[in-house]
Amino acid sequence: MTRKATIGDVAKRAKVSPTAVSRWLNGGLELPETTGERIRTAVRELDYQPHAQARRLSKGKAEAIGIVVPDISNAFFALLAGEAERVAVASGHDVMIWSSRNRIERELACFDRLRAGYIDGLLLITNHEDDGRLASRIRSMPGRVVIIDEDVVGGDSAPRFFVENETGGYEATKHLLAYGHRRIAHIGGPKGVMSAIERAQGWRRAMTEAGITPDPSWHIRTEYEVEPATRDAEQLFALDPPPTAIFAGSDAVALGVMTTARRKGINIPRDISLVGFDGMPINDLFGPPLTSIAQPIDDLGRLGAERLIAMINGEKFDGTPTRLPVQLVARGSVAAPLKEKVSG
Amino acid sequence: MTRKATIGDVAKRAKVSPTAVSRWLNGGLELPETTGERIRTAVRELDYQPHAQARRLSKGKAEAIGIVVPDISNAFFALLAGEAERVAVASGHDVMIWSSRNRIERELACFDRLRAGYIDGLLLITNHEDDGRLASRIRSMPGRVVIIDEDVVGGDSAPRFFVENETGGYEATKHLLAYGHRRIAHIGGPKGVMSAIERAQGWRRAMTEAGITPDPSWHIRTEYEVEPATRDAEQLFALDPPPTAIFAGSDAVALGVMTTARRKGINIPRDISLVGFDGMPINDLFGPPLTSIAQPIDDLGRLGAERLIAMINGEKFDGTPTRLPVQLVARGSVAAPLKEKVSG
DNA sequence: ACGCTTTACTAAAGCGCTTTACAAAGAACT
DNA sequence: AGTTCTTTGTAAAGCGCTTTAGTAAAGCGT
Repeated sequence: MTRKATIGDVAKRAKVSPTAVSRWLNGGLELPETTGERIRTAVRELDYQPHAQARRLSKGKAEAIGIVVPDISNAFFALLAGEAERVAVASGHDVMIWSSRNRIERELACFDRLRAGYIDGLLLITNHEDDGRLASRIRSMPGRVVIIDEDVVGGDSAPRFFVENETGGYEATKHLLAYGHRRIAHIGGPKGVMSAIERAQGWRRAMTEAGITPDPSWHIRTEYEVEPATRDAEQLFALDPPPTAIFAGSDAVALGVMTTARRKGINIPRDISLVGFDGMPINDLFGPPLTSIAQPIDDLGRLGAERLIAMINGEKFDGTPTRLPVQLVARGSVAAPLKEKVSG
Repeated sequence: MTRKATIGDVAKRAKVSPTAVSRWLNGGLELPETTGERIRTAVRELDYQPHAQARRLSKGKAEAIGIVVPDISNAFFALLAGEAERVAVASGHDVMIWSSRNRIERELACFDRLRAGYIDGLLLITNHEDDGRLASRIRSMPGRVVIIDEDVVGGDSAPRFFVENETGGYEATKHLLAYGHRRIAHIGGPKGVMSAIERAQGWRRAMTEAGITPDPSWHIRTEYEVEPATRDAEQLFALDPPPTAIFAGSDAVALGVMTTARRKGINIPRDISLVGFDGMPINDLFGPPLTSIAQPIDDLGRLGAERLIAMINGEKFDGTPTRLPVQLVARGSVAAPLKEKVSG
């Protein structure tokens, strides 16, 4: 196994000093064409590639950022991370994507990597309740963290980008009310998670305005994931009387509802109407296509990454959160409720 | 901005040498409890975290691997990468995930990072035709690259894990034939891509065995993506007579077909039957649920990552490819063809 | 012929860690 | 009492690069 060529090897071959090679390669030194050509040839012949760790150690910069998502195999996060990655790569940064699987230890490990200089900045997407450790890490790394899609209590030293969750919940519920639904349940995100709280508030406000007091059993808090939502849907279907419509706190939750409905032979939207939240492009292909509150996913990813990189480059920002608008995308999962059998 | 604590600061505070700190932290030195306690305290008080680049430079190892996928926002690759990541993280490696967007330059850039020592190994997923550059890089980095889900011509110095593509294509087509279809089209992957070639061979073999000579217009080569497939489906629907069934080379392609069908009011499976390839869990939720050839996605990701890490740790392997079995998962997108109107 | 500027570089330090080689002090053995 | 072994460390080199400070030589004006 031949040793990899170092800058010294190149220098020797080009008959100059390593300094010259380094400075010339990095554009900090003008050299006459003959010398430049010698270096160029040496680099090519030795197939020289600067050693990444050495370069980064020396420069004191990692030229990389990290993106933490709850689960990269969730399409929503994959889309978000994909857009952020595109922006970061375009500005010359390497990107590490980590799945936290909602374990706070895994998230904290990413902060360790930030402190270790392994990355210059962190784009954080988290959707579980923080016990305070996350907030404290965020405060301890000013100018290095951007939070997107969610808020973290006490994380207000970092820029945050998220959407009009309350409005989204309100619009989703209004949409269902407009079709004549009254018993509208909500399967939302976990306790202590800002987006979940706000979306539920929107739902509650729309219900109240319509003169309906939601039964406590109509509000279920769950993970924003498919699997747990299938069980929550079962629980709702078992109610007597069951709800005629469900506002799901995420498209993944809506998928869980659809799975259970299909399994039980419950037809959407004939037997029950469904509205999701996220607005994934793929919603169009489900049976039926899923009506949903669309988040500007690309904008979230792009703005977050841009802000992070600007901060890494020394720009200062305060922690004012940016709220992006949401939009109802009506597809095929909502219909008028079945006429109730008039009892007795 | 206070400077970050270095190993020297810890050493000073604990009244020992940096050597002692380093060796004690890394388990290479037994120390009496009193000294150990002093170091432990110093580390805690200074919130010390070893500098990643320095450590890696010094050790000559990156303790990280890279995963290259065509597009991380494609659910199939996200699943594959997610599983591989899980394995790599469990063995103490950092993971970088890159989207190549099928640009060979982006893939080559990942090889540069490998040569630069930024990562110790590369898990490569590529699904476009190689012009030879990929194969040459693979050869130049023996024991550092594992290829999964696909084959690369000339990449036979690296371990490869992929599936029984020919059998998959054959089974998919047999399934459609069994329902009585005769005009079965195939929208497959791009020219020069091994999996596409093999899946098409399976399709052709099943057709031939059934005594059918596929019309050239029934075979379309495309990207394994949704968007281009929508146009290919249009092309097939415009044929006279149109095919009564389509074998799609990937689930993404099948999604493209479904999109176009929905747009044109063509009902699946009544008007046309459809079989995909990949077996994504989400297929169950489409309208109709998509029949597909399931790949063992988790196994591909896991085996690939395990093999790569074993090689990084010095184990030797030859380039014998490993073929994993596929399985037809029948859902709801296949039915018997409509009775043909008898002309005249 | 002398100083001054420009060109074309180089020497050496330093980034923060690990590792190899070695040493002082005390314990145990002869 | 002298020797050896064990314990408890340390000094210094080195990983491969960048950067700061500086210099030798050539060109130029007078």
